Amino acid sequence: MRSGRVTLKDIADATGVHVSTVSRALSPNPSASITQEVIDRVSEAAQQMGYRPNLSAYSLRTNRTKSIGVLIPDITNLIFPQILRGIEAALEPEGYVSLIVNTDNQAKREASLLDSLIGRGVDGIIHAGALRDDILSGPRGAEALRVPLLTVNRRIDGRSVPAVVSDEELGIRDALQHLVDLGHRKISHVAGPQKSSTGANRRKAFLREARRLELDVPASAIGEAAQYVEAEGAATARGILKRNPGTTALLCANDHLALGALSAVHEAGLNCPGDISITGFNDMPMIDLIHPGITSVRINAFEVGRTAGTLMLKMLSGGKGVVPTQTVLPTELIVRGSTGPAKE
Amino acid sequence: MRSGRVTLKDIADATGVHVSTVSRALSPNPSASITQEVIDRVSEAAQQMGYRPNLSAYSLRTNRTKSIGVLIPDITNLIFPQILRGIEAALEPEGYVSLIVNTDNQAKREASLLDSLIGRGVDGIIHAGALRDDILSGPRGAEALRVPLLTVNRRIDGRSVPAVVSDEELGIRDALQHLVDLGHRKISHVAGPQKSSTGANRRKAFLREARRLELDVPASAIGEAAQYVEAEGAATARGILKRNPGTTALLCANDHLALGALSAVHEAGLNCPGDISITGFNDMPMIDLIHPGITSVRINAFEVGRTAGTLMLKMLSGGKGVVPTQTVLPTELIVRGSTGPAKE
DNA sequence: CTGAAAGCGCTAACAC
DNA sequence: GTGTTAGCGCTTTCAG
Repeated sequence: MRSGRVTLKDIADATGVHVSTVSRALSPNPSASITQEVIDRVSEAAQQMGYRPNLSAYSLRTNRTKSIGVLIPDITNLIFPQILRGIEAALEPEGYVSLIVNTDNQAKREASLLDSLIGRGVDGIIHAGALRDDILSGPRGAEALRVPLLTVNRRIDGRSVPAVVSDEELGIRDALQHLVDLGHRKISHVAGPQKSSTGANRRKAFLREARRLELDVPASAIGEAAQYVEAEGAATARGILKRNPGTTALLCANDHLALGALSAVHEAGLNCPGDISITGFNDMPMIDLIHPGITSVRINAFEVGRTAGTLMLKMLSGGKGVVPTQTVLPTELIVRGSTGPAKE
Repeated sequence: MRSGRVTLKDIADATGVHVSTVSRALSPNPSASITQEVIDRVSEAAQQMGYRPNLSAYSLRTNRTKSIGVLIPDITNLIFPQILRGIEAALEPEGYVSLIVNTDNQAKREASLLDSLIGRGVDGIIHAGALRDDILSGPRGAEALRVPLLTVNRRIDGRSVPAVVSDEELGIRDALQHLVDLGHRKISHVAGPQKSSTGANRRKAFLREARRLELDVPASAIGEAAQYVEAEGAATARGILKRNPGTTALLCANDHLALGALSAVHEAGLNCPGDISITGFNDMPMIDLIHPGITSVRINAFEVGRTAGTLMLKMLSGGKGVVPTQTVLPTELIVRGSTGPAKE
């Protein structure tokens, strides 16, 4: 009764059986042979006395903490809270909690946070802020972690780390096709940071689809934003428009970049969608409210997160069943006011 | 070397001293008398061997987990991620992590989450989703928790639980004064849920200031939204406008409600700010991008969070220094396009 | 100033 | 089927 907390011993005393018997009776897995009568009696006593297992003791003994480390770039980025809710939805019912940390996209910070998560004994790591050449990509990376690792939303180059992502090829194809259907031919791409798989894949998909559609895409029509932030989107779009006066559409690698592109368009005295059409990616919250409504590729962030959580649980449960290296969820084009017929 | 992890025993073996000596040497508090020479030797060995304390063992022994439970209504609400970053900024340097859970504003869920956090042995609770009559308000509430508790952003009625909040009176006063300065006299209030202190306080502040400014505020000019969501804001504003045709301004209890009010205004065929001026509260991310730009009361969410984190640390460190019951941070009115001169 | 020993609460062989 | 026992890694008396 030291701290008012009920322990197995208290229950043992109350029910007249041994501590280990109580432990077995309360174990979720009744594999150990034990009388149903004892199970019932012990469970009821535990219930009545308000027993709550001491997780520290459990962890010390089993080396499992029932916690998962979750790395994200920055929780104030609108897309991540949704992913987190998805992860939580999968983890919570199984009694797991997530330890969420923000890397701010800095490899150094990532390393130290990873260290501290491991120090806390997390059972697995879900990485939502991975870089293509992540510190975890090397040989002394994932294996050295000693715990299951998977990436979500982004992937690490090399395919050895399981990833749950959205179908970026599909999304870009839909967006580009939509623009072409509207009569656009001079389409430029505001690409995202190439050190992230999302930036690289969307760029690659854009080029591939453009070729398929026989569009003329000079090198000058591709601009690369260093970060997924509005200011970078604006600067990149500005450069593209200056170099390619005939441009009628800007396909942007994400919504933040699209917002930047929009202001660059306005800045140039142009009109969206009258002069220039713009598309984004992610369909993040509130993006629909911004005038004229940004056409965007919707990803199902919640579902991506939940899938990742479920997969992590599977990896944790060991053996049974193969873990897919890549899990790709569908995307959907949401058409809004920022895209319109190409100006003659 | 069971799991490849270095323990105190390993260091003891390597340095030729006893485990307990190693423990003392590595203790952050060198109160226990110990030779500097030993401290240095042990520390260096620990460093070289890559020692990481086993937190479970530490917790089992000390009953402290170096983790803080953080309750928020819903992490996808734009304002909370910022508060969380603030909390993290205070906690991380001290080696604490936060366990973040979403209550979805459901008392039942809150109770069960609280239970599970306590079960995990968190050292304290920061409550960002408190209700005025929170389950923690009763006598078997805060005390029964057995750990320090404080609320952030909202408060629990009764003043017994320390709270870190923004100066809502100041914010509402500034917003109302701003509208009056623009010539408005028929000003209505789209109030927030009254079961939250933010909803109640802002409403009270509105009424008080309106009286001070000698505005005529009939009961019909106050509408109450059941939740801080756009749809509720729209419905409430719609009702107000119908009941009070002469209204020229809507002071809303938060930005989500203001967005709803804006669409209600448009729906009614009116113009903002031409016919109706609108103000929000919180100045949440992206609110500046929505046409015509929402005038809003900015709260410093990050700083509110950081203050709460710092205060929690103080409560944890025990004794020294008094814990303020209320810590109130300033707000600032940000004027944008949604407010303009009153229509004659 | 440092070593010895106990014990936090739990699980998992191993006996019986 | 249940009791006995040992021990996870750490801190903290208590001796010396």
